[in-house]
Amino acid sequence: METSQGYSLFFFHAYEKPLKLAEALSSRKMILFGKLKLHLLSQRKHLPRTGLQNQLSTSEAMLNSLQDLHPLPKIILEYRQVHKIKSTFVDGLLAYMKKGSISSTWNQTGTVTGRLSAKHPNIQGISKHPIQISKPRDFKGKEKETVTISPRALFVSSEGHTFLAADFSQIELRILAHLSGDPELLKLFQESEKDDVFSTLTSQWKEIPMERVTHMDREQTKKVVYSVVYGAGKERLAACLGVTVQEATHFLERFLKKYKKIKDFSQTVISQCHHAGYVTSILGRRRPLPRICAQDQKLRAQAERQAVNFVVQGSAADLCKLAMIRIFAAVATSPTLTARLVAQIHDELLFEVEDAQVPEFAALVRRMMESLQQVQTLELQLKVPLKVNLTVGRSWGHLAPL
DNA sequence: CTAAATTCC
DNA sequence: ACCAGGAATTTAG
Repeated sequence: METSQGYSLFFFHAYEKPLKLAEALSSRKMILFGKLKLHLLSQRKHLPRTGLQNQLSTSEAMLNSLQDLHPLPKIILEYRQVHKIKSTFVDGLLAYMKKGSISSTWNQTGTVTGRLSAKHPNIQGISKHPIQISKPRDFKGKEKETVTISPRALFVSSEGHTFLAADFSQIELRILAHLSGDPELLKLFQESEKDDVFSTLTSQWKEIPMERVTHMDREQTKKVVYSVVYGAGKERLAACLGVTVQEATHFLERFLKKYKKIKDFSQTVISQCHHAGYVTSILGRRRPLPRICAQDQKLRAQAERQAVNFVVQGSAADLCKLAMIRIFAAVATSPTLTARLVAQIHDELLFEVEDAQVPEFAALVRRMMESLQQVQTLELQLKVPLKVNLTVGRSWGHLAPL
């Protein structure tokens, strides 16, 4: 059939009866590559393809490259964005709602790193930032109407209660500073404890004053730092920064030169993993990585990145879980406090607490979380302080610093 | 770069 | 009508 044009026979074999042509053409690939043959019109030599079946891809990059040829690719991209948002944040949440509230299922043992995960719904994946969607412009109207959805603002505390969120700031970076002992990184946390670290880093290597650092700059820095730490290549970094591969390479060298011991730390973790076959988090949890010995270069490189990632991300997960159970214990034994944990989003704990108890509870949470810098019984003694951010509000989407 | 869940095809 | 795997979306460092 159409195999010569590069798409699979899946749609035909998946059904007992052959599909009618009209049904078959409802597939985007059928339209894009079958009917319109846009891939043949494209100037590019190597079009994006999927992994195993080597089909032509309908990825974002592909559709972008095709959008000058036909209006359809852009429409597909818009449709994807809008539909995803409606189905997960509107229809999806409504489907899980029981008596005006929803309750996720939490899996405490489901991830390789030791983080928690949630499903039905995945409350950890609910968009943080409001999403703007432009309505299809009607032919008469001149104003482009937009509707904004802020999914987290849908969650409101019950009467007489407020949400209190407590999160560790830059927990993984602090753990990395501790484990690597990198002097520059340690300095960043030990002396400038008042400032925001990612803003400081942004102003340092973009060579702009602190007050000119925008939220976008800060978010980009955050992404870049973690990418680089966990072993991103120059191509990935270039794409992330929106610069050329040369510039990205230069940036990478400069970063690893300034924070020299990060590389040493990675190498140590990798060689330990190679000898033992596993890596260990700060509280002694293990992750086996048998592929660290693989002959295949790609598989081995992946295992090496996973090893480094686990030691840091897994250690952060250890501390977050420890914070959680210690706060549980403190609340359980308190004669007065009645706060309850509503959600856990990795390094953030979200509580619901009686309005009158907010100050007392906030103090308790801060004390519990910061005290994890040293825990004698676990022989834990971090070289960096742990910083805790507290925010409060009636709506999850509009929490303000305490 | 590393972790996840969800939705659609 | 369902399954399976993949791609793309979001989240978190």
